[in-house]
Amino acid sequence: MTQSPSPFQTPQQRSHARAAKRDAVLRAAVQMFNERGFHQTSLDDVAARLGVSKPTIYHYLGNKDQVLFECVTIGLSQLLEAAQASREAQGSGADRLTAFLLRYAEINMDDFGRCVIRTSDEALGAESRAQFHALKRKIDTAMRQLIEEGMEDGSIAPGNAKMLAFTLAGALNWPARWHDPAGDETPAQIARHLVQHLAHGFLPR
Amino acid sequence: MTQSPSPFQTPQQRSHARAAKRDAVLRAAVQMFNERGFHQTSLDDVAARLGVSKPTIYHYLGNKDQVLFECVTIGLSQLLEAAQASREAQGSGADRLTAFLLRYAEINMDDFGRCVIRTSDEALGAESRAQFHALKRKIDTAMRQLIEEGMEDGSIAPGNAKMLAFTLAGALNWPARWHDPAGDETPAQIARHLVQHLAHGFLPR
DNA sequence: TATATTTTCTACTCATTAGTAGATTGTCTT
DNA sequence: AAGACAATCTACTAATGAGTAGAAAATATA
Repeated sequence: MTQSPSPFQTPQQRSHARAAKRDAVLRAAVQMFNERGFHQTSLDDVAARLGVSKPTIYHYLGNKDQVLFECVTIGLSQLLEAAQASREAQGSGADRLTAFLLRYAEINMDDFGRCVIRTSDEALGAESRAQFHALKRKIDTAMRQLIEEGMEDGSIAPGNAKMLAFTLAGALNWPARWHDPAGDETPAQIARHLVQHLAHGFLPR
Repeated sequence: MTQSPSPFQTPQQRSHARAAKRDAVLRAAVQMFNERGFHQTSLDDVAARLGVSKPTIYHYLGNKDQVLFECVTIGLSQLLEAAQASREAQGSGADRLTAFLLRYAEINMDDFGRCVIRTSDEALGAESRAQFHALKRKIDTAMRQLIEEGMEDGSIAPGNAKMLAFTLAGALNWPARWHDPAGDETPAQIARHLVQHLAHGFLPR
């Protein structure tokens, strides 16, 4: 697989290495934000974890706001991708919604997804916040469309799609706050439980 | 009702006035924390909104951590009271759980309840955080007990009480993030919608 | 080989804000 | 009336942490 290990890099290798370093910064940052909170994490802290100095971070990213914004954007892209996939999938509305919800819940227990949920708008600067909102709205819209399609084909109980979307999103966002990645339940198991309860309700059938 | 309007206050009146001022500080603080976020709100800001200076706040409360801690404690007490009331109420487990959930959701759309949800542990100092956790655990325990009682009397579908509690709490906490007090839907209406969906699930019956 | 570019560092600046010192004024208590 | 106490102010201190200037080393290009 590996070529002759020349110390001289091709332009592709160099730009790849650069991207990898940028990613490493974001990965380290998002983990620390999730652990200790955005405001409790200085860029000096992040740099220290990577064994570099703060200006190195500024070499790859413009400022702290941008670091956070990139992190949430990665998380939101994952969610959007999942929404897209479910919109295009086969099956009844309920089936497609369920598949989406499972994936949605799992992403919210992952590094970048957790950051999306734990980040409140006020932490971001004005422009970042606007884009953050726009992306979140897209995901909400996609979820509502899945719900409405399910209501139309009769696989989802008729009702208020907007309120149902908030109910589902809230329940599936919450693990970002309480789930311990080191715990014994896997994200997939938790996701199944939550979706199960949301699908069937707590009243006996 | 009002006595002769003497400018001289009784000791009761004085300590009452003091408590009222302390409450006013907390009320102003919690609203600003909810609007702009804890870290984006300085005690100078809070003082300015009240038309006083920062040392006045320190005259009533020890430090910023304590201000936040008092705010979340008020919210958590309201939740705890609601839990207590439902534990002692009449009716099936499902009825009592439903009543609790409605109240729980409404509190989370109120000033202090919103603050409870929006406050992440990392914002609090070590001791405050421990007490914060302890109180939240109490509420979680109460919710699980209601669920288990309902499962025992058959009014709630059998299943994993812990996961159900997380599902319910998540869905009902979330409005603290999106609900606009100036919007047209009242908290009571929203609460009813959410609980409706949680009780029945999204699959048709 | 000379020059430009990239990566990284050390050592700053500067703004914000939590928290305090100490004075001031008014109000009780004795 | 004298001394204590409460409430509030102005004017500080001190720490934190975002962001930058400018040098140094390595690497690439001409």
